[in-house]
Amino acid sequence: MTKSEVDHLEDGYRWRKYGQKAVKNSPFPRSYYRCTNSKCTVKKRVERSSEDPTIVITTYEGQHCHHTVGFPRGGIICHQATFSSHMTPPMSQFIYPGMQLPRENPPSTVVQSRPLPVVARECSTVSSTPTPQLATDGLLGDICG
DNA sequence: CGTTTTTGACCAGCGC
DNA sequence: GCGCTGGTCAAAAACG
Repeated sequence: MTKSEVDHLEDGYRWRKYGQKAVKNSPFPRSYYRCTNSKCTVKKRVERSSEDPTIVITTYEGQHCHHTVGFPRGGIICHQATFSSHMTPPMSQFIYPGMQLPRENPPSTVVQSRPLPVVARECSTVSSTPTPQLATDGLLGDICG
């Protein structure tokens, strides 16, 4: 879950919108994105919260078979397919540190020259990989550590 | 000209 | 079987 006023969040990957539908749960339309990478068929569902219009619920489906697309930090993001399984109501706790929301700020200062690596801190238990900690320790150790 | 966004239509699963 | 909802495809438009 991320807090932002824009649907197109810069998480280090290149996404291409392929659909948009209006859901009942939220008065806002839900957007469907897909990774533009060669064979990487990771999908992303961007839905806006019904309570806080400034919060967008980004649900990742699948895992990237590649790293970020030339990210300044060159970090890897650990996405879980079951990310929303343990989603809790108090969403404010999931706001990434440093990611401030330009609510009333003028558009001129909204430029986020510091994309701040949106590294998921849930890089611990992946039902697919036996020992994700060890397998990605080399990479995660640089950003998570 | 190529890539991406926008938008309507189609299809599948579920409940009645 | 029909209607509703959710997910995806495809054509056209916009932009560099």
